[in-house]
Amino acid sequence: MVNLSQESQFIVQSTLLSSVMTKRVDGQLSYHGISFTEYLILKHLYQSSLKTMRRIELADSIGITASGITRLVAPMEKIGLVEKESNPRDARQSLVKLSKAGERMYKEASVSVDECAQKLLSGLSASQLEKLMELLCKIN
Amino acid sequence: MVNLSQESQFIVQSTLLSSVMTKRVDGQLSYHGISFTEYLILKHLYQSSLKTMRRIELADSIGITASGITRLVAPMEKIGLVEKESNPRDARQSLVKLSKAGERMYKEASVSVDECAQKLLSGLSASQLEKLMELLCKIN
DNA sequence: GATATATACTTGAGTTATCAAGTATATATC
DNA sequence: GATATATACTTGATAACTCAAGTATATATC
Repeated sequence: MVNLSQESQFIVQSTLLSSVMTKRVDGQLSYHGISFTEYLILKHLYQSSLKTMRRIELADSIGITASGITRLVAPMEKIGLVEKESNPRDARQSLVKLSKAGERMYKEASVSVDECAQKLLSGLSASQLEKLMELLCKIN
Repeated sequence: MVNLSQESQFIVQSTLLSSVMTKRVDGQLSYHGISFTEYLILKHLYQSSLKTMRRIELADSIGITASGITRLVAPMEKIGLVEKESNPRDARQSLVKLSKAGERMYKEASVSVDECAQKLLSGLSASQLEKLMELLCKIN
């Protein structure tokens, strides 16, 4: 017999849960023409001070590699959701800036994400959700 | 200003968390020569009544498609972690059975997963973890 | 008992990431 | 101020999925 620790069970469970949730949200976002990952990019840009971030920062904030960002952001530039900017102080950097269209898209998409999230988490009360978030934040 | 609901924030946060966790576990499991997804296959087979499951069942339990299972299980068969069986009652089915080697692998890998999970969740007390699992199970 | 429909896969093509290696620029050291 | 090293990417090859379509078998209906 193998007895998995509570910790292992949490990892297995939360992995499955997050896979289910992102698939559902992804499905909703497809009506807007973006993926969940692209939504996350828009979100982090929107929340950043100048609506502008470095590619590495962006990569870390959504948990992918710099390489992933390059390939993800290219089509977003092409359809005008973000714009490329350079940093005069550091020629290595290639900044990503949220465009007006990108901001509009973020706001519209957020409505769908919210709606979808409400449904997915309808099994929890407001206080339970708050407790859950609190515990989640304690993990590293 | 966009004010995301607590629900949306949970989805974003838990997605990032689970991506971090699975990457860490995946890294540990690579020493055993398997991926986290392969580990999940072994786990579900081990926990099933006859250490045998249908491919569709397996797919659902780990949150991937039937197609994904086909491609995932093939190399596991090749290295002898699982065996192919047929169901005399239904010729469409192709059952997946955990082999002795697969069971051994599962037990060894579980030690690593547990170790890794402990570290990842060291920020939580036992009772906090219990509460967290309880809330997680309420979702869906 | 033929026909329609549903189920259980498999396969080809495409997507989205990864890693390793390469390029360009910045910084630190002697 | 040349040299080594670190940082910020980009690119080619690869991995791990997905979806849509195909095949084979089972079940339900008339």
